[in-house]
Amino acid sequence: MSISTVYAAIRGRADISQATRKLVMAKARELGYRPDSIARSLVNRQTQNIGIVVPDLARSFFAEVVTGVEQQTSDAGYTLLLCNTHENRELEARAINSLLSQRVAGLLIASSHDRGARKVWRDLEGQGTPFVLIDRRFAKTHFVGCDDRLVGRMATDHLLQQGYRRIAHITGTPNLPPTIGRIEGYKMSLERSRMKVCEELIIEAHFHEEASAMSAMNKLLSLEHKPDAVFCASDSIAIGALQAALKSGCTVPQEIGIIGVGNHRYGEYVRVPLSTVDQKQIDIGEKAASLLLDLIRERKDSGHRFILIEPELVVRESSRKSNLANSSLKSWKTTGCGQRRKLATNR
Amino acid sequence: MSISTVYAAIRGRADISQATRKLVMAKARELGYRPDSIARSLVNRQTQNIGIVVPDLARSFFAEVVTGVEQQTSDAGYTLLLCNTHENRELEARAINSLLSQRVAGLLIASSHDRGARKVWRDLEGQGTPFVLIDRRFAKTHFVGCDDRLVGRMATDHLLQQGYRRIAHITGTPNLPPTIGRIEGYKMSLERSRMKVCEELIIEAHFHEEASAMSAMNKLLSLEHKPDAVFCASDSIAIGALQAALKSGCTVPQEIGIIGVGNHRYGEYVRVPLSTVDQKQIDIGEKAASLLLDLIRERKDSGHRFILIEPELVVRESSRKSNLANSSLKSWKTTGCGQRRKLATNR
DNA sequence: CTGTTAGCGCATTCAC
DNA sequence: GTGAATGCGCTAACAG
Repeated sequence: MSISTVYAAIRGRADISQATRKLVMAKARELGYRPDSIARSLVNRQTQNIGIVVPDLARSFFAEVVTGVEQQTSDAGYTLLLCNTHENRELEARAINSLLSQRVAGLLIASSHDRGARKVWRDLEGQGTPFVLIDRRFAKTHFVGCDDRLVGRMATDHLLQQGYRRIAHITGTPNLPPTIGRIEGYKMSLERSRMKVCEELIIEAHFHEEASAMSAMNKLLSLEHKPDAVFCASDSIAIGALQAALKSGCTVPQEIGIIGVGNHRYGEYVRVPLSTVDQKQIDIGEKAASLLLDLIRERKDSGHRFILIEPELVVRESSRKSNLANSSLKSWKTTGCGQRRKLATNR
Repeated sequence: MSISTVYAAIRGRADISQATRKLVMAKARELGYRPDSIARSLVNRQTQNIGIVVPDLARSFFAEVVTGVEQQTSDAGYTLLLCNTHENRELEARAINSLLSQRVAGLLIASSHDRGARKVWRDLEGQGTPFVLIDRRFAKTHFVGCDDRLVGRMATDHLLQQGYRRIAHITGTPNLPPTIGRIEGYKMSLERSRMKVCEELIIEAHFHEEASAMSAMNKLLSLEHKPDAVFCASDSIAIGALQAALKSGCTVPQEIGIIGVGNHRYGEYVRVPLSTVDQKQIDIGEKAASLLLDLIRERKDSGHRFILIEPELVVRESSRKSNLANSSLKSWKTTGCGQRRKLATNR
């Protein structure tokens, strides 16, 4: 029997007789044969791998995004090649390069570049490997992520509706698109309510550093004219801020209202159950993966697709100043965390 | 100029003149040439990829292990191929198979098999690809993980030293090695103190399901002879137990002491700051990765290596019954969480 | 130092 | 239905 007959049988091609196929399969099993996907990829000029590049897998946000991605891609027969960039642009570039030279079928990237970056994505597009940016939005690329301006507006609107009147903002890591978007949303919300934006109430911190949030909060509390609420750009920041507020003797939510972003799994268990805006990270992962799979299959260039996931307000203790909370909330959907439940039951 | 000269220049072989090399490099850059690692792998019969198989990346424990692994492997020029098994043995087997047929240089596996499993690992060994099991320990394999019996002993000893006298245990997911090890440690500790082990005080839950822990705790609280402390097999479980205890009106740590395992990043921020046993997940990842890299390089078969990471007791409010806490703790090291700091400063 | 040759395991094409 | 031939991009071994 010739070599090509064997391969044909194994790949299940139609023009092979049942008899030969059975024979081949039996022999293959007996010999412990395993098709070599490397060799196959060399011929096909493409692997069944998808590269995913994130700043820090230890952050639950990205861990959950990756979980969502993995679910979709593994169902479609792809495996994930994972790179951690530690929020470092140079490592990011190296990772992308390495993934390209491994001939991944596509790329998912949560980039650490400043919002302005353009050339990187233009160049990458020239490489011909489809890619989708996630979480951190840039112009003229495929993108899946949360609508950060909306996040900022929802959080700030909520605090206003609760009756807070001097609302501060502790931002995320400077210059990142989500940070900028949330600041914009925060300002928009205030302006719509005809409140003035006060720059001294906007303080920088880092997304995943509770300590940075604590010192930001301490600065706010030492202000002559203290805020009565704080919109924090992440749950980590909110937890840091909460900690600092309590330590300095403030009551939450009475003297200071706090709301975060990300709906961290343990947000409801912290000292004061944390209000938050859920970004639906699992959804982000799933949608990003299926968009990428479409791009891989269809190779259509029908313009850049921008998929914005609707965030969802989750109100708990930390921002519940008024008891009117429930009635005044109708403008935003406020349900549980359906995404996690979905993930759990999916398998 | 011949093809092989070009390759030699690009790979930086010594026997190429500077002139040619420069020429080649210039041309390569101009043409946007990128070496094809697929083709290289086909010749070398091995990729620069390492497969990592985990039950659930959304659990911070595994996310942190993977982070530790990634750090080591990417420094050594390897990329991670990540598979999520959802604690499902069949998916695990498929993942391992797929990784082998991709010719990974090595495998890191946190297996969902019951403790008894043997054949799987014998068979895998026959494949010739080096692999290291992580977190979940099995006989006759390379292994890196926490010493779970020690974890159980440390937690239980600590509760005893605090003066708790009727100590319950909410276990992890049944039949998994860490679950079994921690139960054993718990029993050992009680026996050494000449307390009797009471089976009605041992209740099953799942590592990552707060809800399962809540109902376990409720069962314990409805016992005629209630426990005065609970050793929980994970921080998620501890948080669920804590929640249930508080809801039923118990005070923690006065009426019920609680300790978990895993030193979750937010454990210190929950309603009652959570005592825990740190498993050093980042260390586990790093050590496992470097052991695997050794195996890949040396291919020595000098017996199975068993690396047990020393857990570390972290005492916070939830188990601090006596004020003698600090003095009576000398038997176990109790410091901060150095591993996370290390990770942060590594880059 | 540089060029030639053979072959890694598979898929495709075209004979038979 | 089946078999033989060719090449994917690279490396290794050797010849010049």
